[in-house]
Amino acid sequence: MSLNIFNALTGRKEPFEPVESGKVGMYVCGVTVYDMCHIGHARSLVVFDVIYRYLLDLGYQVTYVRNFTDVDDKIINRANQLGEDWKELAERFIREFYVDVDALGLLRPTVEPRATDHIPQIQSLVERLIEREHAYEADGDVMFSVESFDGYGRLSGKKVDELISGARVEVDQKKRNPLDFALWKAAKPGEPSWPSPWGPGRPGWHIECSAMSMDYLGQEFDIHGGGADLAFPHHENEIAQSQGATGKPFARRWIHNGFVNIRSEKMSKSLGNVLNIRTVLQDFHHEALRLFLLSKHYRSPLDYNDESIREAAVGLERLYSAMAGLDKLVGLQGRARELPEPLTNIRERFREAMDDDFNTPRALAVLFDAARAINTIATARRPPRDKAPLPELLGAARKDITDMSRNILGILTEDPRVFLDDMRMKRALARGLDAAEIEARIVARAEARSKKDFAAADRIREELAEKGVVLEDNPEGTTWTVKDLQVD
RNA sequence: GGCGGCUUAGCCAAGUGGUAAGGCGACGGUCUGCAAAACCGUUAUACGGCGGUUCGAAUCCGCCAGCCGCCUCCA
Repeated sequence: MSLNIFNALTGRKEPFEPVESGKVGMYVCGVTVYDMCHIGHARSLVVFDVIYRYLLDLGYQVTYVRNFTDVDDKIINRANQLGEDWKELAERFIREFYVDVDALGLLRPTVEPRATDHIPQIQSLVERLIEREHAYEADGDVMFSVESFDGYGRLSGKKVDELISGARVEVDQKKRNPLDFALWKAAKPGEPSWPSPWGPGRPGWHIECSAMSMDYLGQEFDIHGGGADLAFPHHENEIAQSQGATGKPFARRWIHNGFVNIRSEKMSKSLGNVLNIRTVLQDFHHEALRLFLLSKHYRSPLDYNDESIREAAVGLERLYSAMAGLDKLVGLQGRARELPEPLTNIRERFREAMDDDFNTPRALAVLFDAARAINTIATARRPPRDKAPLPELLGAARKDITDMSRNILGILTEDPRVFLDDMRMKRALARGLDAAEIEARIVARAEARSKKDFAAADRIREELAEKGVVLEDNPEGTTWTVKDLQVD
């Protein structure tokens, strides 16, 4: 099987064939830098990060472009509100963006262009559109004429006349048609501006993406992505501008990720339920967040609530703990010549899932199946020790699992032992517990147990349990874990 | 009003014609001094409802109901 991608332009899954064999050009609409990134941004960022990683895994030479919108109404308004220079504000939120993005473990795109660095490209695109009579000048603004472009509405499945009748946009006298949109906006006093043939002004929102994508990827490229809300009007307008200017098809396929809801409600400033990435990461490991975001297919809406993120955190720990178990098994020098089925063909099954429009829930199931198989061996090993598979077989399975999860999903990137220890220490710290003290109590309990004084031993265990410490007796001794405050 | 999408077990979630992945939880068992963890088993004769197509449908078609998104800035 090979990669199939759902194309919003056709509404179908289609076999993926790049414009240029072996190479992929992908443009994803980034953020407008006027505020902190929230969990909705996180979904888009992680989804396209995984798509990027998977394309790389398939061996494509990928040029991944993700822009910053660093001049726009929202930035200017926010800057005015705060009495901050708009440029400084944008720079500040770009820095904050990188804090979040790095915390999420995202790969850096090939290029991260900024709108303000592409004013000449934007202007020449606007000029071209005027020449081709797709755009007109009005009082220092330049508007795109929607009626001049035949295919308008194809991506979003809308018809121009239907849009007009249902239009809620305020009537702008400068527009010939209410659906026309600004390519270039004349500067009001005090606003950032660049000189242009139409007077000082700044780019409209949509044009920057056309200019930058074509600048780095050419007039026709493979994938254009973004959040579901961008399909209309943003992406629709991009298509109109780009095709209008070049006469070429522009992006061949469009990928839109679904929204994140918060406790079944749309996340919005007015509801006051906007959840920032760093807020979530205070309580949960970034891989737990990634796992959560990837636990549902990227096109469907995803509901964030205490239970759903908790489940992801528990699931991540299950995977890590199985991996720790696997490492122990490798050291066992087993002799069985066969692996259980879930530990075979991991790459094939994982890729088969990903090939089906990046079906990450299915890919995760491959990992969970493997985890169970590992635990089964680990549990069954005790008396018949030669039931454990040969170390080289286990080692190969280990590599398959980590290659897939680490390189493609960006989870299980840490050494399992280190991960589990860190997790335990973080939780102990959160509960104000001291490891040495706990271990002293464990020693005391061991003494009581050796004297068969189980009442005393159980008293110690209960006393620790009240503090959130869970003991596990096993043949090698007693280990302890701490219950997560979030999970508890 | 227009366009699009969704409805699978207690919960989350895969599954687009051949008889329901995976996770969380619950219950029973194994292990254990007892636990914990892990494992094993059980937990949807059934996929919103009603019809239709088909040898056969959660999967295709129609109607109905409920939910949601977009049509305005938004990931």
